[in-house]
Amino acid sequence: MRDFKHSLPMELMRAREAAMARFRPMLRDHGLTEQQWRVIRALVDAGGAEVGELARKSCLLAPSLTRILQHLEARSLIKRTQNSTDNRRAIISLTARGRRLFNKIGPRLESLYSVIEDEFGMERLDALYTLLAEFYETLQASR
Amino acid sequence: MRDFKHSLPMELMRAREAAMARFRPMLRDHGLTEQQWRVIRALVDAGGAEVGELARKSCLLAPSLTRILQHLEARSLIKRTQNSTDNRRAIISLTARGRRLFNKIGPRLESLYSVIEDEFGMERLDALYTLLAEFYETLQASR
DNA sequence: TGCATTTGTTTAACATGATAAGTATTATAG
DNA sequence: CTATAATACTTATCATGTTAAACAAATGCA
Repeated sequence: MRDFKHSLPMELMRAREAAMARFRPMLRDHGLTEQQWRVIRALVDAGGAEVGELARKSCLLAPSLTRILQHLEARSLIKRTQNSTDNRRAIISLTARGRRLFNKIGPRLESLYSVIEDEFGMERLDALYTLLAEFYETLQASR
Repeated sequence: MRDFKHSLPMELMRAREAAMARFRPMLRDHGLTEQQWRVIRALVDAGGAEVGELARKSCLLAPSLTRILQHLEARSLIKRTQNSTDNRRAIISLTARGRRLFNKIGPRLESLYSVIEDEFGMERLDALYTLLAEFYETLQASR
């Protein structure tokens, strides 16, 4: 059998964890989990989205997102708008407070990201991005 | 700001999830989570290990591993041996039943893995492994 | 129109992730 | 020796991951 150390899911996880270990402390200082941050960032990117759309953009399962939205709503970082013709779909968007939090944290995370770029090098980082995207597409295509 | 889609932790997670989606159903058929499987596989690899060593090998946090070991012990898939000169350290090893389960599942997962190798190609897969290992090393080195 | 089906979201239940605190055992300074 | 610190796990707590089931609104169709 293939060496245990050569398990692709494990390697992907270790790499991800190594990166997240750099970002998580700052998020925690602001009372955010990495998943909550992904939601906030997706909302900035989309400027308001339905729950399902938000789940896809932030790579979260629907039940997780439901709970996260409850937390963020309790902290007045997001709001729901029942504006659609379909009453099942609510539009989620950031509050002013949510945007302020994003504006405070976003740049700091970007600078942490720049450090990684410098350490690992843009060329290899781009190569990694490309391979990861191709890998994902390959595995999705054959479903 | 960098495009939201170009978030390395997200890409790593998506790639990992795409792979795990193929393995998880079979593990579930045998009542195992992916984390429980990692522990079993690490034990096959090491042939008995202390808890801390097992945590490193299976990429699990100590509190998670504690719970997982409780589950696996309740199912008689692992056993603890208090054989060391240090009573804090217990040696964890597979039971005969645990080995049988491994022997049943292991080959099936390997064949699923082979499918991925065929679809994505060994060359690109090796390149991905190399980049992931380098990335991990780079980020660990500067700690 | 009436009703089964589908769709979008939420609940529920159990397992793990992440951090902090607790406990027992061993090592170590004085 | 003995008090103290360090080590190896375990508990505790809250948040998320994963699956299945529940729910309500919308759709399709006889």
